[in-house]
Order: sequence, then C-alpha cells, then structure tokens
Amino acid sequence: MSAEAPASPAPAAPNHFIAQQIRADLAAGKHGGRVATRFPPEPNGYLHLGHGKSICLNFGMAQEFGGSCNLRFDDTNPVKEELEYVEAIKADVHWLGFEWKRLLHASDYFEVFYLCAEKLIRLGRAFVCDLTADEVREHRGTLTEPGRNSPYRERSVEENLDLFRRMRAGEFADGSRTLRAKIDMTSPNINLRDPAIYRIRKVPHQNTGDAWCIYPMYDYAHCISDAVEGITHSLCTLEFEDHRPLYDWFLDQLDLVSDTSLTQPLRDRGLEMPVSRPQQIEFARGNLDYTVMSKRKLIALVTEGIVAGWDDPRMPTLSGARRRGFPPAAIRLFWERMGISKQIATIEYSVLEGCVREVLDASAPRRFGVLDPIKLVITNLPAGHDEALSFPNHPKDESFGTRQVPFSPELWIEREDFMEMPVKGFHRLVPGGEVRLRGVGIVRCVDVVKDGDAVSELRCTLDLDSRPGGPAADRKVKGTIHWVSARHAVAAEVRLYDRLFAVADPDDDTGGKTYRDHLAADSKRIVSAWVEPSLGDAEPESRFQFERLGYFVADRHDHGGGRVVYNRAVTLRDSYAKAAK
RNA sequence: UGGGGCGUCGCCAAGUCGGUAAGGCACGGGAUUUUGAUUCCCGCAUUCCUAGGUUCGAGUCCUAGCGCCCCAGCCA
Repeated sequence: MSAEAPASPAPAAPNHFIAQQIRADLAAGKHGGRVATRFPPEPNGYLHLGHGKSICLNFGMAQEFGGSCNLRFDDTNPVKEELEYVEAIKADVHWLGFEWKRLLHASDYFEVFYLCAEKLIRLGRAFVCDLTADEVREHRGTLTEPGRNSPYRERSVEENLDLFRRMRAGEFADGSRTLRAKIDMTSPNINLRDPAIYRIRKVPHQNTGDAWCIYPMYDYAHCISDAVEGITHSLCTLEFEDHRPLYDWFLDQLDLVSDTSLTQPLRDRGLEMPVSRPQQIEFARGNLDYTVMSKRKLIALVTEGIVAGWDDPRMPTLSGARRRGFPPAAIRLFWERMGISKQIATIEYSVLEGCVREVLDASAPRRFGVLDPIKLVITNLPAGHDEALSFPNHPKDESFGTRQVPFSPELWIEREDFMEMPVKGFHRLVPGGEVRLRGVGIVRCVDVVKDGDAVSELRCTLDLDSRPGGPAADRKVKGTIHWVSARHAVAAEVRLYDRLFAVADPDDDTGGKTYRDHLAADSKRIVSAWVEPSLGDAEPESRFQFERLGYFVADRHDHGGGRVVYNRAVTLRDSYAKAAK
C-alpha cells in the first residue's frame, strides 16, 4: 500500500443526482440511516481510469455519508477469471487512496444463491430448461417480436427441484441444461424473457475449487450479493438500466430481508452482515478522448506488444497512470471535475493533464535536469571553481525546504535555449545576448564554438554583480534558463511519453480503420539526460518538477540500484510553444 | 418498426415549487514572476436539439418531431 495521503484539500460536497438521492433516502430514514456501497470488479483484467470513476463514486459516497464501501470480486464465471488480477485490483484501489470495509467475493455467497434458486423453484418462479443455447436464442424472439415459451416451462416443482439438484450433483453435461427464471417471454424488455439463472460449467473455480459445477449468472448473483452484504445503493453504469426490473424482480421474489433461512449459510460461516433491500442507480461511465478503454483493446495493446505491458506509462490503466507519475489525487480530482450524470460524455484528455499539473505543482519538489544538452562555459571564472548554491525546493511553499546544487564554470544547458539566428520573441540565449542562469546570475554569450554546422559549445561571461546578493542582482533580462553543472551531473535515462493515439476518437472505425491505425507515431522517446545529483538517489516513484520542462517520476521498476530512470508524466504548460504554432 | 436512456457554451456540468442561464476546464486579453510555470484580474450561451402550444413569464409544463447511446451471451 502506498503512503499517499488521501484527498488533499477538502473538496466541496458533491451534489450530483446520486448524492441527492442518498441524501433524500437518509432524510426519509431508509435503511436505518445506513449508507453502504460496493465496488464490484470482475477479476478478468486490469483496472483502468474508467474504473477509477466508479471507485471514486462508490468509496466517495460512503465517505461522504459516513457509510462504508466493500470491495467485491464478481467471480461468477470461472472460465474468464484469474487470481492474478485480484492482487493487481486490490493494489490499484489502495493506490487510488481508498480502503474497503470488507473484501468479499460473489463466490462467498454460492450457497446462498443455491438456496435462493430452490426457493424460486418452489415458488414456481424458476424452471430447469433443456433447450440448447441455440434453441434458447430462437425462442427468445427479437427486439420487435415476442419470444415463445420453452417447452420445459411447465415442469412441476418436484421435477424442477430434482433436476436442479442433479445439475448441482454434476449429472448433466456442460451446457445441456440451465435454470431459468419464469417471467414473461413476451416482455418488451428482453432481459425479462425467462433469463438464465444458472449454467453448468464443469470448471474449477479460483476460490471454490471443484465444489460447484453450476454457476450463477450476473443478474441473479449481483442483486443477491448486494442484499446479503447490506448494500443500500448499488451504483452501476447505464447499460444496466434495463436490467433493473430484473434486479428488483429477484429481490422481491426472494425477500431476503425477512426470509433469514436463505442467509443462514453465511451466519454458519461467521459472515454476519445486515441484509438489505438495495436500490440500483445507474450513471454514465467516463470516457476519455485520445484513448481506448475497452478491455478487449487494452488486452490487444499488451499482447500485440504495442505497449510494454499493463502498466506501460501510456496505458490508461491505473497501474499505467501510476507508473507514468500521475498522482492518485490527480485522478480523484479528474473524476470529481467531470462529475456524475447520465449523459454519455467524453472528457478531454487535457482536463486530465490539467489535474496532474495542478496536483503536482503544489506537491512536487523542483529540480534541474537537461534533456538535450549543449555545453556552456563561463570564461571569467577559474576553471576549478566549485560552489554549492542553495535553492528552494518549492517557489511558493517554504515547508519544502532548500537544497544545495553544485555549480561550476562548465554547464549543460538545453539546446533549445540557444538560437544562433533568433526568431522574434525569443527570450533566451543568442550570440552576444544575455540571459539569466537560474540562481547564478546573468551571462552574456561571447563566442559560439561549432563543430561543422552544429553548435558544440557556448562561451559566456558572467556578470559577477548580477549574482544573488550582488549589487545588480535585480537587473532585468528577458529570459531565465536552467542548467546542470557538467562536472557534477548525473546521467539519467529519461522517457518522454505522449498520448498513445493521434486522434481524439481511436474507437472510430469508419473507413474500415481500427484503433491500430490511429496509434501516434512518437508516443515514447528515450533520451540521455544530465540531471542534478540529488535526483540520482531519489526513491522510486518520487515525483519532481524539472524546472521549465515538466513533471517527472523516478520509475517504479527501473530506477535505483545504480540506474537513474525518470518518466515524464506531463510537460509544463508552454504558452510560448503554443503561440509559436 | 419493441423496450430503456440521453439531448444546456469547444469539453464536462448545475439548473428539483415555471420567475428571467451556476461552476470547472479550454480559449482570448492584461498584471506579477530569477520556471515563457504558478498566481492574480477581466472577457467568454439574449440562449437551453427543433417546431408548435399553455402562461404575465418556460431550459423547466403540454404536443409533435429530430438526433445520439444501450438491449436479442448458458459474459459482466
């Protein structure tokens, strides 16, 4: 778990429609004043930024209203899910800054689901169906035509009970039978056309091993899980809106609140939780432009080697964002800024970058690094001059303290901070011109040494009176540039990341294109940089502002043990570059 | 052509008893600045998908359209 502080400044209380609903429920005395939510990922992939929205919402609402939020793995389909993802998901939720009340699995409730199914059968509300998957499809009808009843729909309760028990006992082959709810094959809502409740899958489950060979379907398992966990508000995305009648139907038939026999298996195991009658509320998932978020495409990026893995800093996964150097507070701020509504919306990537800058501006210590070096020699200082200059670690926050930065007459400066033939509006170093070296004083470029066409060295004189504390320390010059002492500099590998996709909507497949055709050409560049010594032994995952360049993070995996490796999270806003366009 | 949703500024998003369009981001302009960063000012929807209607008054109510998203897994 990370040492990240939870939210920084207390944001205003959210007032979106879900918060309003919860407030109203609280005021009406529903659930005895309790608020309980849950984040229910299926452990079949890594969490991405979109999941972040759901995490922030669910944990955020619990936090806001003095309630609790559980982490529940929705592990009802053993053929798709892997234990490997479970640990990654837990780490991501923690990293984002949240703590669950209980860690649970839908599979914790398998015995309850089973009891509930028998109850449904006894109620005459469920039946064992022998139709094949194809036949079920034929009977279902279409969007505009009603479906037809299964020929097995009118089996007796006794026969259904017998068959269902034998399904559980493993007497039948995979896919040969299902347990189905008996609702209405003519419903305009296709979800209500006798949906499957249980299917036969003779596959070992990551938690229950081979204890079961029948597994419950999502619609059935989810609402019961919510109820037995005492969830009060079950928040999910818009596509489940027309599943809500089914969610309510199961719960109303089962009446888990009064029928305590159904939850006895939990109490027997010491899993004591208040049973509730939860309410499902849907909100729009969060989309980000310039990125793909579908699990399928994310997997493809990884398996096709387009990126270096799930936590490649260009990936929209939470682990990718982490490795990129995005602070968790920035991701929380981002989703808070987007808000919660029912409008399907795609937020601009620049909003995310803005949040990262905002959080990092306040929290990242400043440092010097030169990514594209050119030598600058100060000729009026003894060659052996060696001095330690004191710099504040943060321009606006003294609590960050100061640090010593070694200074000598041979420096590295950024190649783009010098222009032999300056364009108008260029405020940096030019032949014969002056510029301030941050914290050093004003230098004048007296000579340009070239190697062929390429500038190899700038020879400058330092105005000693302009040094800090000197009589001309306040003399104004147009520009200030950063530097690193060549003698003391530490070599670093710096990875410059940019957006993975070149177009705002990589999912747009008009003209037969795929997201692969929209990949940006230069989303990753590696440069050899010179950085100030203090950056050499920083802890992995420490974030800094390299002055005038951007925010960088010491790579989680590759930095340390002799290697100095930084990833660029985001550049600084650059109004000069923007104006030049 | 069935059902469920959604349409307010470039991008998000408030607007909840109908009372005369919040806020954020982006953008434009200016100030401060030893980061062309940050910060700070100022500007930025006579108009709410369209067309009718009700009303003294409509983003909010009514009617008719239009557009977009989701649903026909023994996936979640």
